[in-house]
Amino acid sequence: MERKTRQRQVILETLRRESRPLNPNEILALAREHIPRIGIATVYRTIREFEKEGKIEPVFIPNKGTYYEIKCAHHHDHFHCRICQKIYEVECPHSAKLSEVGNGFVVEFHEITYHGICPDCKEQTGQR
Amino acid sequence: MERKTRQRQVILETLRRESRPLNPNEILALAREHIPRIGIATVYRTIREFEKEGKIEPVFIPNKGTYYEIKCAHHHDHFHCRICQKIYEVECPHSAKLSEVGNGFVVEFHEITYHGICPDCKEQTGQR
DNA sequence: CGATTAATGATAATCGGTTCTCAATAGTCG
DNA sequence: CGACTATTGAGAACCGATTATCATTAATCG
Repeated sequence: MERKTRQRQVILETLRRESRPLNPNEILALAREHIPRIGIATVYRTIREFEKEGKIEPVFIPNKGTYYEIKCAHHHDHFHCRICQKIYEVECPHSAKLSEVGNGFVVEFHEITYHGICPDCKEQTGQR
Repeated sequence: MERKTRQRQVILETLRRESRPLNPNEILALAREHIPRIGIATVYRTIREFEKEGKIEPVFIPNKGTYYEIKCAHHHDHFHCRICQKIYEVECPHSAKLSEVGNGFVVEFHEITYHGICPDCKEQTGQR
């Protein structure tokens, strides 16, 4: 039967605290701040479990791989910062309009990924 | 100096004829209809070359990998059919509106991937 | 507190995708 | 037509991501 381990607690806390999609390596690095000897296998195992339990869900970023975020009710899109490489959640202002592309295609859902510079990096690099 | 080989001709023809993004395995399979002994290494080599020459460009589909299409001037989006797994080009009706997400994020470009059923599969499966 | 056994950490194995190696093939040009 | 050499095909090698293995650790419960 399922046990409440420090590793699982820390991984879930990390995903909650960051409130942005994290990939397995990011989760590992952040979790190691609290459990230095945690291994990548535990991260993957815990991800699989949380996903099965419906606690988290995958986010597929084009050309970047799979990230995971706390399961969330409302539809939103994602933003990839080309400086720090972090993924952020952003609001989707067009969900209603994006259910049609015409020409006989049946749209069931869509994903939008924005690319650019995040607020933190904009400030730090002086770019605007 | 650069040589005009049958392999290169067939690969470019294939991408032109299909007029949808193809991944290396799809290119290989279609090219083999004309050159049965063509190998996957040649496909990858030719892709790299065509990309360098600006003839084709990559399309990154979330959770599906990298596809390639003939370089095209106007912005468009992509559609992934969950039945036949093909990727199609579709028009982007919102390009102007999608340059802003607010909150200090600087959007440089975006990608939209639609998922659903393509016209061919809709007809064949009787789904509507 | 123990005993039980689920979970972990380290590492090997696997997997798809892509690149490299090298002998054989085939464009190109004189 | 040759000679030259870029290109090819086949398979090995490589790569990052993910999973499996297994001895050790630690959560749970009587």
